Amino acid sequence: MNISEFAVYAGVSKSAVSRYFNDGYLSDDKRELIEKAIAETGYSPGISARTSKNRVTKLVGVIIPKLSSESISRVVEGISEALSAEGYELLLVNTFNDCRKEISSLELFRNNRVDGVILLGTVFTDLHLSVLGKMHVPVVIAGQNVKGFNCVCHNDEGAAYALTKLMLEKGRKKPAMIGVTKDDRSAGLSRWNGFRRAVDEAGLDVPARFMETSRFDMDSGYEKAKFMLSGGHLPDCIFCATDSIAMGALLYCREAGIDVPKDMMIASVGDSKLGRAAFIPLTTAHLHYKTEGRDAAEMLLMALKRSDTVARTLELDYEIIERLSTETV
Amino acid sequence: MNISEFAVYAGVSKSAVSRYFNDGYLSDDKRELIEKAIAETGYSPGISARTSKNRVTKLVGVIIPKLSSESISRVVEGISEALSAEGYELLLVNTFNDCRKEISSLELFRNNRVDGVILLGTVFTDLHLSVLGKMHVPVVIAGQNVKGFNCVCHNDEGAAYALTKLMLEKGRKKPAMIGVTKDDRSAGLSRWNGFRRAVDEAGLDVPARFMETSRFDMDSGYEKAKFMLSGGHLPDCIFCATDSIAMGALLYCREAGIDVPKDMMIASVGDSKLGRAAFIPLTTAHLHYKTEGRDAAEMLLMALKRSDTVARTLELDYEIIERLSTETV
DNA sequence: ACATGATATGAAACAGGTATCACACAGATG
DNA sequence: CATCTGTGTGATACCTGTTTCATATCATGT
Repeated sequence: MNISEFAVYAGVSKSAVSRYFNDGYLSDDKRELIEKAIAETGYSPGISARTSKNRVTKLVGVIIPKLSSESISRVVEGISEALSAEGYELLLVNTFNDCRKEISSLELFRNNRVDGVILLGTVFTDLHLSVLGKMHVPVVIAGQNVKGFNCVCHNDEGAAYALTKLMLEKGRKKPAMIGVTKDDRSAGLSRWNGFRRAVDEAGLDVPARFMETSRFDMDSGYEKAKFMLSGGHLPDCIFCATDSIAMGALLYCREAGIDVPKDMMIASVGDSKLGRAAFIPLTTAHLHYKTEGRDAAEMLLMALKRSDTVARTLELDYEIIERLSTETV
Repeated sequence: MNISEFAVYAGVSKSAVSRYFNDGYLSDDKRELIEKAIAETGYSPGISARTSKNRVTKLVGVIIPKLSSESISRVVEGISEALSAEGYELLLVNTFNDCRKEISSLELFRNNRVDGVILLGTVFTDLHLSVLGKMHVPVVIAGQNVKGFNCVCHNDEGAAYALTKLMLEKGRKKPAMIGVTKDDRSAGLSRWNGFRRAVDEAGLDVPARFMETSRFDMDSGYEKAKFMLSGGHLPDCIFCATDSIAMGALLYCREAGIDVPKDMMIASVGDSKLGRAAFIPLTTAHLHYKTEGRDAAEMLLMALKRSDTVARTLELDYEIIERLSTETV
């Protein structure tokens, strides 16, 4: 049933029906007629046609690298919360860590389809920046700090610094790190930098074999730890870029009979359920993922309301949570 | 830039441009002209206008109770995979466990906006059934078996039965269960039934205080375990409806100095990362969540292609994974 | 009584696409 | 040669709402 048929059914004009749904001048008797007809037929206007005229979809595109990640789920949960409060829905695109899909989704969103985009990116190439620059709808980047664009990000460098320093202040002298690719500016580069700063300030030296680059999963963390810890000369503490990696390292230590925290302290960023429930609970930096999502959504909604196009960067602070994995025994 | 402006720019007719994007007859030189113009301008047709004529949105509405759940993430991951292979996008609605939002989302989807709906429901009231019956687009229910509708679900009863039986066959005589509300037919009712069947077959009796109803989170599982295990008379094994609940129970046992598995076996459904990496790895039933999502999406896509409206039910089998938490020492 | 402004109304234009239509033109067929 | 068939083409109608426009009504202030 379309608006014309419905208007005939209700005994009013097309215009009156449209005004009913769009808050125009409308007399009470017409309003009643329409309400009665809606109750009987269940009519509601199709969104697609409405959009073609007024260009508002009430849809926000959200691009994520994967869904099966605790941190990403929490970010999306936050986004969802803030958006639904304003009557927006969420068009989710999962790129499965495929950069090309990221680009093609942005291009899909560039024209119509959504009112705005939130991008949970990991790697930012020149192609990304070029496509982002050509967007016709507002974009907010979550989890990464990319100059010139709206961003909501964490103090990754600070968190890594604080965790490393925490272990060094407990007397550890041989720090190691298992990080992720530096192409990821936040989880990769920034956390390396934080680790490096703490180590440098303490005047310590880190041999190359005490710095491994892992993937994001637990299994990869396990492998890298195994590689690092199977030589003769061992570190006495490891900073891991993510909780999953730390869990892998922890599992290897259990297998290899290395006592955590006595012989090997472990700390990592993320505060996942996993790290909390582990057999040796992990010291971690809690990043406010849900808040990140909520703030990113709010920043986007503001950008939709405002007319200025000033790029804003919002940095969220972390919280250090000390647990058994760095306790002095 | 709209299709008319673009057509002028490219030096072809509006019709030619439309045909280019919709596989109509088109000569190679016109095709070239259009491709050249696209490369220069980045034009792509707006979806909203297209939709108003041919009523295809290439969008599937996905309604979920929450996002911060490993199992749900995996289901959505599967949905996302299958849909994107067919060029569909995913419109995600998070209901935050609010039934009314579930209903209102269904109503939102009833008319236009999406081509089909996948509902990850928990509780099904009469109102649900009534609204579902009035949908004008195909619907698939994932994770629950609701008669008369397309469903993809698990053998919850069987999984619960198998896990309970496994513990009883190892000589346990005092089984307990921490379940969830029976309003949830799958995770609730069916798993209670499976537990009950195994217990009945073994000719055992379960006192009322050995049956607790928990929420879905770890903290609630912890509380219920504490309540159940703080009396004098203890069970010797607990079947938990979900891994999170089991983790809570496990954490309480550690605190209370109860030896798992020697004095207390624990088993649960879900096969989460948490249960795998726990200090006492959990025996669990692996449910194929990702497959569930993929199959639900495929069932929906079939329903979109087919013209029949026969309701189909697809049940996925489980796999028992034995770990330390039920080992005989 | 009359200008004023807020409220109310249906016809028609508009949005940005797609589908239909009438027609042109080539090569194949009888 | 006439006819058919597949291909290619632009004009135009159409889809389903929203918005504008011209106009009507009514209570107020002066």
